[in-house]
Amino acid sequence: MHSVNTIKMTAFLIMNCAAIVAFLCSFTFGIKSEPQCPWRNGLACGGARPLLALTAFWAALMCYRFFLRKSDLARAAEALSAALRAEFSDRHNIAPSSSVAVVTPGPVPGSREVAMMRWGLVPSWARSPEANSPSLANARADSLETKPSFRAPFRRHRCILPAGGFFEWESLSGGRKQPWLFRRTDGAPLLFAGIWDQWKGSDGRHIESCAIVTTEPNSLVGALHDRMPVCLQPDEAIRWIETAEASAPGLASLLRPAPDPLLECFRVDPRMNSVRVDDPACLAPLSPPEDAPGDQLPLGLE
DNA sequence: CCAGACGTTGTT
DNA sequence: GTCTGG
DNA sequence: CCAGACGTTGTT
DNA sequence: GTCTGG
Repeated sequence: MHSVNTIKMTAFLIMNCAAIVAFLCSFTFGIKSEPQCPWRNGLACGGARPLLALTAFWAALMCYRFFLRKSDLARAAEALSAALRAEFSDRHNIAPSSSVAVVTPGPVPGSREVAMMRWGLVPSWARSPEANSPSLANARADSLETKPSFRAPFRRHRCILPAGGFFEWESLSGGRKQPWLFRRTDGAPLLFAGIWDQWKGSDGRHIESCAIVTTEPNSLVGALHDRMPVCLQPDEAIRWIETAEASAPGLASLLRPAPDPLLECFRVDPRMNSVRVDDPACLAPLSPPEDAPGDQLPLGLE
């Protein structure tokens, strides 16, 4: 028997049919599932959205992969006056669920230190760390104040995730994925705004985890994706993690897209698409001159 | 009042 | 943890 | 994010 | 297709 798959597929088809019917109804009879969407036209908002939401042929895009070498971390720690209290190894291909270096306030006021945490926020009240699927690797800047998973960490547990740079993917024909590397043009490490939380299991397990705050993309990143990580300057980063809770709302001004000149990008070898590949070649510009740094993105910058 | 559910990301 | 439902 | 796996039975 | 693991 294929009962489970059959049921799932049937449910999928029924839901899609329902969405299509809803779409056609909204088109034909003016029925809308939402009364008002002043900033968009009613068709896209009322009818097309359920259809889109239930149609399984979309591509998802986000900041879900970055790299951090020892040299990047050392420079970041220096820029933030953060103490390095452990050994770190070069990482060229970091994915969610991995352990990552995070800068937080140290025990002495005004001091800062580097800790290791799981990338993928586990709310303190989660039943289990595994209940988090898909993992909360990113936190939208505009959700920090309101979403229960983010609110407490935003108020009390802000942090910085240093990175040498990050990756975004371009979908090519035939389902191929072309990775692009984004990094600072001046060679300095990026400082992602982050939040963290602490989870304690009844069995004594104790997990500190973190998420990267995202915002709208700047022009460069926007050519590939509709979100980008919040990238702070060192003084902003210190303000991000040191600001008192009561002033947290005043931090909103930091959560902006990076200035366009801050970043550059280039294609890298699709070999690094696999998270099992973690070597320096992940960061090398894809062969010949036409793909040298500064090459034009293929998608047009409007 | 308590019990119990709850979170997010993405959406060419 | 916070929020909702009963 | 992408890659890669993905089935079942039994369970005081 | 959907879900998990990294």
